Amino acid sequence: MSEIGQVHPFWASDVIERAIAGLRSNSGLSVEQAQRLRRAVEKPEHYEARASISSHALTPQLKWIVSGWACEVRVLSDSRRQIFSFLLPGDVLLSRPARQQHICAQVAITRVECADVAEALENLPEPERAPLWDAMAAAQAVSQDRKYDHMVRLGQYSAPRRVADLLLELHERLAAIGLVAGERFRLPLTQEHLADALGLSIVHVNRTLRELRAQRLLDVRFGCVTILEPDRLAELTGRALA
Amino acid sequence: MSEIGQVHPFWASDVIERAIAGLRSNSGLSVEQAQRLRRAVEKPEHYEARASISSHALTPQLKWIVSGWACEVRVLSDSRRQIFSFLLPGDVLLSRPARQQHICAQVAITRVECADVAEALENLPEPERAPLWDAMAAAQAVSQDRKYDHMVRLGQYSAPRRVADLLLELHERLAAIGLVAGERFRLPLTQEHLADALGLSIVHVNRTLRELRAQRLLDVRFGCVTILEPDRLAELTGRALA
DNA sequence: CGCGATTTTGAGCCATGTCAATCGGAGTGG
DNA sequence: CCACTCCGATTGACATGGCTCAAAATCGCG
Repeated sequence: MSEIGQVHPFWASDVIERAIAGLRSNSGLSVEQAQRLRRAVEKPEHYEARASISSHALTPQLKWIVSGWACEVRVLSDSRRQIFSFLLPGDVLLSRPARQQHICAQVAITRVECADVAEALENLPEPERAPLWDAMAAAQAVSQDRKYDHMVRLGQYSAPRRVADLLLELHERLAAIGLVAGERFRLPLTQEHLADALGLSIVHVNRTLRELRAQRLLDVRFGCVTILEPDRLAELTGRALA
Repeated sequence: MSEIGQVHPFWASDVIERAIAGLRSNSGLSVEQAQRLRRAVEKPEHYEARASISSHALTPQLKWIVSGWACEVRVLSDSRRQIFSFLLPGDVLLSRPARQQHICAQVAITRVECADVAEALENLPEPERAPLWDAMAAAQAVSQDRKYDHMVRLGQYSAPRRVADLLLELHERLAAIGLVAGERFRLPLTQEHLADALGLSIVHVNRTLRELRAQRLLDVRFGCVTILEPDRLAELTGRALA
């Protein structure tokens, strides 16, 4: 049941369904409205890994990730990076025409499919728009809330807790869209990504992962995370597990 | 020109004008609409220091700080705290009916006057509402953007840079509402507040302040901050000074 | 097979945390 | 006016978590 071969890939044919599931888990989107959305975003945009997603258009952009991973990141002048959040299928990618360009960039981590929702909304009949817009706003609000959690990680937690807590957040989010199989999920991040997100050095992320593995709490290897001891992890992170 | 007696107090009779100035500097609020707002908030609510401001009403709350300081904070189970942001006159205090109660609390640091804008908006004639709402939304957006800066502080900066950068942000915000006199401003925060915001221990905040003072960069004493060397501070923090 | 990217490991250092004590000012009651 | 208390600021001694530098091992890929 937990062979590596059993792990769901992070790209699959039913990605849109997963993204919709993600959206619905955060909002009151009805089945009919989901069906609308399904049709509205039939031709998603594609971005290659490392490509920047935010366009510099003057109008606000509203996109919706259908498959793949992206992140919000700022690159500092000394080339250090801070990753603010990871964006998964079903997440909303909102970019205001930044008053300053440098607040954060949105960058694809894997290949990403996303739908231009602003455009899709325009093509919808008026009464259909509001609920979809609400669903997007709700998804965005959840994403904002997660940033508070991330600030707590950065400001208050030790390295092992930071790493474990972030991985559990990702576990929870991926589970909601059906991308967890047998307490195991794909993690298309390098240790550098984790370091940039968690405010740790790459070397220390590596040691911390080794430590977590040695304690048989979780195992991160081969782009794959296995939750070994949900209970002890919940204790370490103070985070309730599903 | 820089006697302690010359420093503007953080409470004064023209606080509403300052708050409106802060709001106008971030949005296209017209003079007439500002006048509307002025009248709409003539009877502000009062909160004592340490009082919680967010009410647990089921409807979203939209308040607007007229005078005093507040903060967004989360208290962890081990009684550590993370302060997410400081809220100053002219800032918006938005609380959604949190799906989880624990995302963050909004707490007065000094005595705070604030206006219930949601209520005020209802009493306004329709055509007046939209611009005011937009102004509130713009203020909220600026506040969100600052949280990205704060995440960078927490994740990437050394203690001296964290402290200096935060104090410069406050300097900039206070200057915008006329609460800076001669590169000096009132700071109604204890070192514990700074520690909780910056993810440092109280002791280390104290040492860091001493270090910044020894280097004649800035001086924090008696609830009062003096910017001594704007240029070298700009160099340390990578933050442009007004 | 060779090369760049990533992971892993070791050694040593330094920034920051912890613990504990002291100090000073502001209030408060006698 | 003094003694007491409380809270915040300050300092010292010491421990340690996380960083840096450097090198090796491993992986993925052409």
